[in-house]
Amino acid sequence: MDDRTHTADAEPGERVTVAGWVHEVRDLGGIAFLILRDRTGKIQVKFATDEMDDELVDAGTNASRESVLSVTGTVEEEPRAPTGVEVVPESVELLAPAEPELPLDPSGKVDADLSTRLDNRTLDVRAGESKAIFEIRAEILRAVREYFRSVGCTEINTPKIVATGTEGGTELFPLTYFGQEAFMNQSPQLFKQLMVGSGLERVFEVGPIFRAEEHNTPRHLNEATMIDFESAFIDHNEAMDVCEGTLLAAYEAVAENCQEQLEVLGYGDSFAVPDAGFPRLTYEEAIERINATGELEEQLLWGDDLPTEGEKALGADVGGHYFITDWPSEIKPFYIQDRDDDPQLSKGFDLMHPEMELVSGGQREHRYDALVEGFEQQGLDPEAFEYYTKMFKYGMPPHAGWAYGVERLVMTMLGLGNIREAVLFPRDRQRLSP
RNA sequence: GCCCGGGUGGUGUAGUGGCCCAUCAUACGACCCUGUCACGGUCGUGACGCGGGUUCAAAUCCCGCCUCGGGCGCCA
Repeated sequence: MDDRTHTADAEPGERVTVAGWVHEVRDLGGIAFLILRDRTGKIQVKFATDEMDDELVDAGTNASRESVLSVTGTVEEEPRAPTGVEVVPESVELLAPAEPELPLDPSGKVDADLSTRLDNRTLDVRAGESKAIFEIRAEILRAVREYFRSVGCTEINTPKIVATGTEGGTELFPLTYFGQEAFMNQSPQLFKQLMVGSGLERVFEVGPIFRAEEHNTPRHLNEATMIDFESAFIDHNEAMDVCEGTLLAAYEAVAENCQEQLEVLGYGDSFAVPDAGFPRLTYEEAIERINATGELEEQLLWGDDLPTEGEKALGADVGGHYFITDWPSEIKPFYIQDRDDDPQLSKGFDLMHPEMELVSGGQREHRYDALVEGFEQQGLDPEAFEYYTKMFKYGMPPHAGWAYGVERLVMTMLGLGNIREAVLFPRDRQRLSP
């Protein structure tokens, strides 16, 4: 396989070896076509069945769909071939046969249910929409990393096994760590903050988080991927600028570099990069606008968290990405700083897509006394977080940050109906394997 | 966790008490076909989630369980 050529690279006149999966065999009698597929595309292999060696013809035309073949031959220009070229084979080697009955059809002629696809993810990602989704997901992460580097961030990795219980909110997965109680981490939050106090100042992380909530919706996972950002010497408004920049960078990169994949997903030229300058609504304005839509049976009151229905009503009203700022302090975690002019309000924000929340962030409390007080107010024991709080005694700069759910970003960007489409091997309430 | 709707050949489906030893597409097998590109044609193969019940008769109705999807809750 040393001299393997990718199908997209095959030039007329060359002698090549292409290797890939049997996408389809079309046997017309005296002539037969084998469509071979690799990660770069498809190429046609022609068998003149009466003229070629029987063994060669059999090797090509009797291969079952999705078998792995290596074909050596000459590339010829052929206007009648799908890609304008075809391979006239000299030899065909069966590298790995596929059983004739497949658990799903990778060519996409017959749909398969999501659960069938997830049970057979390898086959599902062989071709078509799923492959396009994960290629785009990779491009998003590439563009996001590049954007972070361009604004001076250092990529970090924080522990996923942690000792302290919840920092608030969610249920955690417990585990035993050499006889000690431990948990799968719900978020890099506290660790990334500790690193803005280091000489790194500006950090980001792309990594998994684990939440043990028994939710059962098309937009929640128990293992998700977060893009976390945290920076010293910025406030929540600047954090929102970076947040918007990251999102735009991701959309632009996909628009520019993933035309083929967008085509497969049915976008063609209709893929739109959002306009810069996302509206920034205060929580109070958000509530008023939701109430004004009349979509909710009961009016929201100040202090309520936004119900799913309210988020959707507001999303439809705004019609694009937007921020919600100035959340009530009491529904934001302890590490979010309160507004100086009104301690009832926090410097926390959310970035919303019309369908759902994408990002949560804010300016952090960097003052030791206020931080410890915040723990107590939320009923948490500051002692348990001493590894965190004590570093606020040694020069913790003002800082702000946020975190994206990667799967939600992919899902909303591509209009996917279920978040599981955006993860290779989703972990949800029911699914632990594969 | 609550509510609603599903589970029928390998895959996706039709079928709401007898007309069903179950429809269609695709797949698979055999044969025919020299330019297909979702190739075409002929013939064939293959299924009612599990357990219990009602009935002369159950894919269809009832109960329990398992399982999938949607809405909500929980969740940032």
